Amino acid sequence: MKMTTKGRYAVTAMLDLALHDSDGPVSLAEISQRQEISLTYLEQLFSKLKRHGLIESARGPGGGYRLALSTDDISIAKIVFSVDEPIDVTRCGGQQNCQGDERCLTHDLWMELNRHVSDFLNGITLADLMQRNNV
Amino acid sequence: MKMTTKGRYAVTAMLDLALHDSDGPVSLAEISQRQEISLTYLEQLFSKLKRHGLIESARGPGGGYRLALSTDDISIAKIVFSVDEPIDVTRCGGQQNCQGDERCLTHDLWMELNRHVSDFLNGITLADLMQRNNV
DNA sequence: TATTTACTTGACTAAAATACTAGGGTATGT
DNA sequence: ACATACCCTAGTATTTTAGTCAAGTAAATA
Repeated sequence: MKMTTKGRYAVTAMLDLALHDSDGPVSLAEISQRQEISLTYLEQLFSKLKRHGLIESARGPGGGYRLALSTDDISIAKIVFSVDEPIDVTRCGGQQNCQGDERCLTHDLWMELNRHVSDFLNGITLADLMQRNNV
Repeated sequence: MKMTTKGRYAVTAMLDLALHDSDGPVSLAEISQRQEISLTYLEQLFSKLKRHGLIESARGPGGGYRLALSTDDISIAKIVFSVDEPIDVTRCGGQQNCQGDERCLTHDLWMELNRHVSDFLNGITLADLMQRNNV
């Protein structure tokens, strides 16, 4: 799991989209203005989000993006994974050059941490964030 | 919280140190060989670990590093924080330019995640890792 | 005291990743 | 037609990471 500002931007943008989804397609220009994220950067992010099936697009005037799933089904983890492809946190991809118990041991530790973070982000959905917003 | 290979190297090296601590001071040259980490890179890491009070050093022949605390008192979090200074995961350091509820909301989310990871790494000590090693 | 070992410090650098920007498209509604 | 808004590929500036180099200082031992 990788946590960068890219992932954070993506979550912010998706939350913005969710909050305005009921008004019909939301254009990136709107999101760009509201969230102060560069338009062309948003395009990159939304391209990936679409490829992962989280959103659908409509071209032409009046077009924009809409959520492809219910806000209950869009976890933060899904969003982050879509834009920040996960990479190996361990030195030895599989097992190969783990030489000495120490390395394999810390290996397990990082794997555990990874799962921990994933679980946490999997347990929070856009719907959750929206609800917190209203309280 | 930042998770890089630097932090992982530090944990591996500290675990190596812990496992050989009973034999008297451990030189970086030994750790470098056993763990295949560049000596000069280890010097950087151990300089920070010392500054944070996790280890103590002895110069001269037969010198090296020793743990300054019991393995029960050295959490993984302490090690990682020593070499990878934490940075703001949020856009607005404190509160200032949080404009719109969305931003503050994701802000809270990242703070929560941060605390989560910290708690996890705080809950695991070198002693724990050593024990797992023996099982 | 000479010598060797090993820590100490700071500046420097190559490579990778990140966070963008530029500049073309292509589909679609009016 | 024409404007809107998505789509896509490159490129690039900046930052971070990982690691090197060089010139020390302190301490033990012969």
